[in-house]
Amino acid sequence: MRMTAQPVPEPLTRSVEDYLKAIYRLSSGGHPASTSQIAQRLELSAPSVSGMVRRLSDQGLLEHVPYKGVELTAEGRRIALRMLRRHRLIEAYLVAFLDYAWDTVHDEAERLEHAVSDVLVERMAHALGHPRVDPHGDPIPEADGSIAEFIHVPLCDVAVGENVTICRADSTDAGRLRYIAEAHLMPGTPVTVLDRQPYNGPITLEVAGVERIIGHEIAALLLCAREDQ
Amino acid sequence: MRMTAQPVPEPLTRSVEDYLKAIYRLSSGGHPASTSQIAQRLELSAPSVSGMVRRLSDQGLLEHVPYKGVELTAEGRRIALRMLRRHRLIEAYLVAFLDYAWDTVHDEAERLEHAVSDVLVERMAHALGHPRVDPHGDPIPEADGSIAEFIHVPLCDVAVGENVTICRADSTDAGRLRYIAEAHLMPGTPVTVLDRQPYNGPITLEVAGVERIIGHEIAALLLCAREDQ
DNA sequence: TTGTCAATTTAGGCAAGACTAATTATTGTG
DNA sequence: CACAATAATTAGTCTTGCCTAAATTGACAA
Repeated sequence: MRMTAQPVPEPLTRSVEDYLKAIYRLSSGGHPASTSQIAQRLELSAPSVSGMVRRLSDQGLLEHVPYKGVELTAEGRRIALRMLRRHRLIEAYLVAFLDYAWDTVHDEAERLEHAVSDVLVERMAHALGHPRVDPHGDPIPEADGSIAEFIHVPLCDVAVGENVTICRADSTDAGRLRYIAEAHLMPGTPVTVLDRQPYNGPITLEVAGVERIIGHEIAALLLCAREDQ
Repeated sequence: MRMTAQPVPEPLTRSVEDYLKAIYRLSSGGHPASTSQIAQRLELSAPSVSGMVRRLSDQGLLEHVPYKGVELTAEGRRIALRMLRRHRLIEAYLVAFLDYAWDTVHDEAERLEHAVSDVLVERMAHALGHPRVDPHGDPIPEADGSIAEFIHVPLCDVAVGENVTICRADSTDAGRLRYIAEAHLMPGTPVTVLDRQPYNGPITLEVAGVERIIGHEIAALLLCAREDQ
């Protein structure tokens, strides 16, 4: 007389964890994740994704509407958030204690997140003083599965004249992150938008009293909070 | 016009790393490792080991004489020592910085050793001040592949009346390690053998002024150095 | 020398997870 | 409405790494 999903805490493979994480991120915008989106993000072929989606669906970790897309079940989301917590805490730990730079932690965390135990993750969280965000400003899910939803505006959408604080750099690309750091645009930095050119044109900022011009692509990665809350 | 082994630094799987590590430890006593020994240590069936041995032999990581045993090649040994270095440094790091007890680090290290990068390992080594031994007293191979060979005597072989210092606890079993810790017989402890019963009988020690009796099995795990060098 | 037993290897299979090629749905457009 | 383009799925294969069952080898004792 079981209900829907069987409570089988089978050992998850690295692949399964990666799929769930990718689907969580892709479907966090409300829309279900498509096969090709998942394939692109994980750098796999579409048929590989189709196959895995069936297996995960059979295990009750996601719901699949053929030709439409996939969404995580509660159990799938729980696992995805656990991986996200691990990933972000590992990044924070490596930066804080092992001298990693914010543009190099991603790859290391990507491998470690599959290998650490819950005990180790919580020890790292404790050593860090239970931070709420990682070095890129991404919120760290709590151990209970809740996650803070900050309301941020991409810097490319901030009106001319507004004062905002950069809170988050939404990229895992080392080159872009290094560029952002060198431009002194890391999370925590207050900036004023002085000018915005149309058609995805450059944006002129005042950062720490200095004028600086950046492109639309980078500005879209910098998520900001308005000064006046 | 290549010589013997092709220099293929293919990505090693977790399994391969585990096999090489197991074979290194089994054959470190001079004798080649047998199929059944490897199978027992890795908790696999003998045919599985036969199959993997052939694959590793094809890759030039070990030499196999059918029905006789296996020995690592220079390349296989290099990889095994790299894994051993990782494992022992991770153990040392977890104990020193993340509040792990010496009886619980093994399993965590067993997973992490396959996931850490060389950079991370060296950062941990640096944070630890480049220790020569791990929390169990096992020597940590250097990054160049050399490993210290300490001359130790099992406590069960120490003559009555001798003063020795316990240097190493040769077990990965949490229960035994906890017992050893509770008996105050951790590495670094000086002890005097007061009595030895024959036929693998109990051994009476003086530890920090207190008399203590332990069994032969535990005494065999405690590797000691003689006081007089 | 031969028989027996244990250790080992071979034979044959299975599951996960990837791929390419071929097929089927969906969707947007004329 | 029909048709082409695109997206997704099915079909079939491959590799890794494990398994059990069956054959083989080696070693030791009678």
